[in-house]
Amino acid sequence: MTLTETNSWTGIRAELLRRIHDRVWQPGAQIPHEADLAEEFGCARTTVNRALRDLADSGLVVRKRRAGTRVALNPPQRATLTIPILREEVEALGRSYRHSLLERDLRPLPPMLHGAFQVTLGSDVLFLKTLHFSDERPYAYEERYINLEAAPEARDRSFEDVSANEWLVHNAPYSHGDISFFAVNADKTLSHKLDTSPGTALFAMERITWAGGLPITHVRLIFAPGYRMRTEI
Amino acid sequence: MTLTETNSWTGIRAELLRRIHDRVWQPGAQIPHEADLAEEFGCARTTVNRALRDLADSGLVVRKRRAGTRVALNPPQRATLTIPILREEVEALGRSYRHSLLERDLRPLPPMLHGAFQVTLGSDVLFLKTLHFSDERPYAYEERYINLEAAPEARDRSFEDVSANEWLVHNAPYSHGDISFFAVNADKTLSHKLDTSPGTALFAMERITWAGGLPITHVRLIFAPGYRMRTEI
DNA sequence: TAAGATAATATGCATGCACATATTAAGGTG
DNA sequence: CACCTTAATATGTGCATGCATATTATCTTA
Repeated sequence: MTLTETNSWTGIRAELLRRIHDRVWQPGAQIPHEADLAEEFGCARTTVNRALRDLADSGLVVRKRRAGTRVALNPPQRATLTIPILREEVEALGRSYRHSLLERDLRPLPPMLHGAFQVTLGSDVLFLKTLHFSDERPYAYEERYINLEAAPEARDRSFEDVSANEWLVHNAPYSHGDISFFAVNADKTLSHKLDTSPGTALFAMERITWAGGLPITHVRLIFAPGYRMRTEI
Repeated sequence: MTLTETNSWTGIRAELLRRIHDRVWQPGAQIPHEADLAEEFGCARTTVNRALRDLADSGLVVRKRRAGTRVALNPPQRATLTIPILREEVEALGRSYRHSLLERDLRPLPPMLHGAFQVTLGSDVLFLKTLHFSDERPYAYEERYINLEAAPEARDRSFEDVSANEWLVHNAPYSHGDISFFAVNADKTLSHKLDTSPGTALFAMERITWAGGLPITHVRLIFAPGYRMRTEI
């Protein structure tokens, strides 16, 4: 019956996937127990478990301890997107990368960030404006706040040679973060920086990262016109 | 030394994570072999393997067979984003959902999609325009092409009661797809549909899904102003 | 010395077993 | 009948072991 004779967990996963796609097991329906599947495929329960765990990770089945495994009713469309360092993103396209530091100073955290990005009251944060280039054409504009309590060495860095983007990835690893994506209209200064006309719709990303409970950095990236963030599912 | 005495794989993962974050193991450095770690933690190699595999999945370490495991040099910022059915996204916000089918007809595939979305030459595809509402305010505008060879039952569906979005998720499961996100300026008709002014920057998403080699649907979603797509890392 | 065969090694995976844990079903009691 | 206790059960996890596989190091050999 089964053509994929492989007893590997990937082979079993493939067969389970096929049954889900071909509606052998309807959405919402319960599928056989690990033990039964193990017997059917002639393998150990561990191996079936691995396959089912993987399907559960990707959201295709839902597992509950005593209740068993069932095909997900609304397979959530889950996409993993990789957000590389800008330099690598540009160079991966075969273009040359360069960045230019437009501004760098210490200042109090702006009130609009007080909620999401809580630093010690009264302490200054490092503020940076950077323009990233791809083949000498503007690629993205960045505004960043760095919490000096989380990354004190940043105070002595100029960020002219290595971008803050890259330096932080290597020197202030984060434990978790929030990212959001949205669209903005270019205002006059922004359109000038990104070499476009005012009003142009631009793709933007905002990100806050923490190390434990300590906020590290808040960054807003606005990409030049035509930018697309892609991924596969 | 170690405070997390747990021998669970998650406990071990936590300790490994701590060592990476605290720079006990520098980026690029090789970390001890599974066998050594197993001995140190007093557990089976399988358990260490599980922890390391998980770290490798999230991109924090790089593993190669004979070469060993090393801390990733450029921990790629990987984010998993969940793209729910629009109705569920709206209802999760405590709002009421409604959609309105603006247009529905059979037509040849437009030339600009011939490359990415290859259907049998000369055959028609189902084209739909839908407006999605949240609490009676426009939420997103959708343009969709459905390949009737992949989902023949779609020909007989009106998509007035259940949106194509939802119907396809339940009736034409896909195996893989491409997604991209970008920003567009509202034109006159779009701004009218989304109750905004022309030129407004809008967040947009384009998605193609396949079942095996057969394309199922191509959809372009344009969200009302202010939309943010969020995720955590 | 350079190229190719061979051995060594770290991770990858499968197995059989045991026990933990969450959840549901069944049973008992007032 | 409602409520609580207890048992049953499917998944979750850990362990010891063995073999598979990719990759690197080493040893031949021309």
